[in-house]
Amino acid sequence: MENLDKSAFLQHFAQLEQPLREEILAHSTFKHLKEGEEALRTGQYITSTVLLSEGLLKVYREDDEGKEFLMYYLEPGNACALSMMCSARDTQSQIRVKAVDDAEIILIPSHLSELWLARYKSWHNFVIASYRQRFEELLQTLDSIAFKGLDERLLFYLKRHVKVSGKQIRLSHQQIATELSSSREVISRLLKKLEQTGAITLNRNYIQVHDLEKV
Amino acid sequence: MENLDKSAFLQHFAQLEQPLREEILAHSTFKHLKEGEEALRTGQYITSTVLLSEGLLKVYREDDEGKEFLMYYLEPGNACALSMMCSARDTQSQIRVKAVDDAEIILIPSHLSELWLARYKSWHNFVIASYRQRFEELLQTLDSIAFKGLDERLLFYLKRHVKVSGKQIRLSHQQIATELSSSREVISRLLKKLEQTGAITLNRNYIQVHDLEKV
DNA sequence: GAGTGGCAGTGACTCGTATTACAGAAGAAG
DNA sequence: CTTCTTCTGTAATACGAGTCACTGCCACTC
Repeated sequence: MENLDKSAFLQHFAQLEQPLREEILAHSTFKHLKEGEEALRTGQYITSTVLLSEGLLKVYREDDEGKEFLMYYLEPGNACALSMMCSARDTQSQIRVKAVDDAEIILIPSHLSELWLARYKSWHNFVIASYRQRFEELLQTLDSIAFKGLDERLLFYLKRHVKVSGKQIRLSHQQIATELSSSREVISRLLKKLEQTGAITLNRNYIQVHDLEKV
Repeated sequence: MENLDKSAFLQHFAQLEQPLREEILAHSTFKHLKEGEEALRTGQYITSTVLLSEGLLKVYREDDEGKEFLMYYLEPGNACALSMMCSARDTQSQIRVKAVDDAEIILIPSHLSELWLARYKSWHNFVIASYRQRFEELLQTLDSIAFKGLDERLLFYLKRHVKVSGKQIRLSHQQIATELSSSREVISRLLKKLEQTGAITLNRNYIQVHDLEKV
């Protein structure tokens, strides 16, 4: 483990007790993920709790026919709540976690994270807080799918993207369509409309966001 | 508190440690909900953790225009995961919990349930398990909304209903439509189709389910 | 500079679902 | 029995979004 990783970890998980952080450093595996690499996939057994210390992960759902949709992003300091649900998941559909940018993750063996729940109050709080946060985000996603038209969902998607990685959105229309489980043509049309309002500017392979709030 | 309530509680929460159950009995409020009554509503502060010892609750989402959709049901022995997320929720849209049948709920003051997390391992496990379970169910709901057509969602809905309250579904088409955030006419048509396959029989104000699996 | 492949724009068409409008049927109330 | 209300069935229509077909555009390679 390099010192760089260590300091990123310490910085983003400052709320954890000192002895706990030492335990984590001592017993976990640090792993580097390249952009596009997969962190974990359900269906396979999950044997570790995953913490994110650097980079950006996206958590998304995929059905049997390969259609997918974005659940939420994980930023440094977050944990993958799913990896804490170590109960063997036997559902048909899949959750995937993929690195959007290069990322640095920390793998904690499940039996330890289980043990720490009782031993370290800050760990316990962290886990509970993670659940809550993810639950909330999932609900928001659910809302937007259930109640909103595609135009609003796109807006929601763009906003979220701006929040985690800035106003230059380096994605093709096709990629956006996939994450919203829609189709390129439709997204193109909606983006065009947004451009006409002046909220964004379209370019090949990236979108320049100006102001999404006023729309 | 009547003895009847007490014994229902003990029966459905047998996995909790004895001393914990005594604390619960000593410090909580038991409350009876009539069919249709509301257990809690977000937006208002949540000051208690809610356990269900008798009856059936439905947890659903409602947007600003009054459209709603069902998230999941809670059965005796379950807890309302949301009521454990005591962090003041400031989101715009609402979650509601309503009694489908007459129900018996137990209100535990938040500060106690917080305290018990550290003190009673069985409580801690219970809380974590609740989160997991609700998360899973929410994901299933999400899946069905995102990937499935209304026909499959209806099927999913009926199956879930059968599981929690038997093969006599005492609901009008309108009620079903609302919970799926669709419209009555559409549901009527789809139900008619199902009847033609022999899976169900339609009656005024209730549906007799025969076999939903073979469809 | 010609060829090639991925990306973006656009129109026509289809499909599922929502909406509107109405009519008949079953109960409830009088 | 009559009236009223609530529930259910059905047909016509409207609309959003997905699909198909095709065109033009940019960037990269040879």
